[in-house]
Amino acid sequence: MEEPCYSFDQEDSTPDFLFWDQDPNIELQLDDLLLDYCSLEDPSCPWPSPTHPPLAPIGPPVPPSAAAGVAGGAEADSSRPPPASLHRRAANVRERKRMLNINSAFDELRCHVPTFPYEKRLSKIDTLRLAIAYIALLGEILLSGCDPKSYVEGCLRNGLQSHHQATWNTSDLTARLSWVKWD
DNA sequence: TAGGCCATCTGGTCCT
DNA sequence: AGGACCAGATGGCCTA
Repeated sequence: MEEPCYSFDQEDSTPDFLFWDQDPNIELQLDDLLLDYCSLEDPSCPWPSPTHPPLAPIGPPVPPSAAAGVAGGAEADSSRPPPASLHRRAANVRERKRMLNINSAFDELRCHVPTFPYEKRLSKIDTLRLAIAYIALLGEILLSGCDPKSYVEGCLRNGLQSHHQATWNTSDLTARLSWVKWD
C-alpha cells in the first residue's frame, strides 16, 4: 500500500481562532498556515494539485443579510458589511480545512485510478465513478482466477461485441475501457 | 457565451 | 457548547 499523499492529522491541533482577538495579522497567518498545507503534494501523483488556488481572505465578504443575524452588531461604517462573528469565522476555517482534507483524499484516489496518459485531470465525480468501475474490474479478475492482463485483453476484445459493454467515460470522453456495467 | 467544475461561505442538523 | 458534517447559494476560472 502506498503512503497517503499527506495527512491533515499531522497538523497541530491548535484552534485556528485562538489568537484572533490578540493579533491583528492573524488572518494573514491563517492564510499562510492553510497555504503551507496546500503546498504539500505527493510527488508520485501524476497531476499537480490545481485544486488549491490561493485562498480567499478569511472573514468578510459576508452578505449583510447573513451577517446581521450572526454578528449581532452593526459597524459604524455602513458601507462595509459587518464582520462575521468569531464563531462563524472559526467555523469557516474548519470547513475549509475539512474540504481540503476531502480534496487530499480525492487527489490520493486519483493516483490509484488508471487513466490514459493524455487524460486530463479527473474531476471529483469522474474519480469516484472510475474508482467504482476499477474496483469492480479488480473483483472480476479475482473471481475469474485468470491472469489479469489476459483477462483485461479478453474483456476489451469481447466488449466490442457484447451488449454488456460499458465505457469508462469521463467528462472529456477520453478514458474508455470495456465491459464493466455501471448498474 | 454557456456550461462544467470548483472553492468558499453559510445555516441547519447531529453528535460528543 | 462546540465541532463535524451536509447541502444550498454564490462567484471565479476554464473550455468548447
